[in-house]
Amino acid sequence: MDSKQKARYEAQAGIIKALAHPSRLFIVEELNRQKRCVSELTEMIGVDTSTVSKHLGILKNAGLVLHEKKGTTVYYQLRMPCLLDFINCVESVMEANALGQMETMISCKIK
Amino acid sequence: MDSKQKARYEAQAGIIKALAHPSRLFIVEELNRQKRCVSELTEMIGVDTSTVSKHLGILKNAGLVLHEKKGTTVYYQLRMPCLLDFINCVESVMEANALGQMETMISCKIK
DNA sequence: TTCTTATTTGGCAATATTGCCAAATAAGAA
DNA sequence: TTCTTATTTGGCAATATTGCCAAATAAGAA
Repeated sequence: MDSKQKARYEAQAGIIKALAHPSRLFIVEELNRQKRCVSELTEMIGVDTSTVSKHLGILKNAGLVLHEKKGTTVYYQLRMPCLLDFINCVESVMEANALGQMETMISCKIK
Repeated sequence: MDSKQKARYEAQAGIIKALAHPSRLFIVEELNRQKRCVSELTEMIGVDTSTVSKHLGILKNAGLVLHEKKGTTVYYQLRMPCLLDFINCVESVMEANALGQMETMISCKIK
């Protein structure tokens, strides 16, 4: 793997890492529904405001969300709606995993 | 967020975390092209065999790859091809980021 | 059986991520 | 100006991830 390729995979991994957290996935899904400010998201998630702010910072830094300020309130929105197709794919992995486990269980019972 | 929802986001994040590493992204793309054994991937990536084996273990554990043994060699393959659509989405985020930076630069020059 | 080759596992140090608290900043209201 | 409300930043301890080396395991060959 040459260094250009390596840099590309590192950049991709950076973006994916930004998604790889339960609260941030929740934020992405919620922001797909509508714009939300930090305190709204904080209440929904149920962790410290500073923690939510940092999660939003990570998403912003990865280029996944946009923000706009209205008074003291900051509204965030999803930048790339294609992210949801991706989450659907993750869901199908989860389904396939569950099915696989089911099959294993059943074939054990039969034997 | 109730505990069921929370569990779902944690499961999703678990799968995404499995993808969130440069070497593992390379592996996923390469396995989409063809089945590969550990030593082939090791040579392509250029890290210790044990490291590659652990990366494959992480992907296997997340249900992203399947494996079959032939003699002493273990061949891995991609389980969910939809993962590539997802990587395409990540690429479009990267493009959008690059475009955004370009715009910022240009608008600075104009002013 | 022993030898070889492929892979996995255990253990560890180096590094990265997380989530809290406290403090700083920002902007409108009084 | 001070007060309040919303958000971000700094710092830190707890936890998770990474990648190496060494050792273990697995299976065919001699």
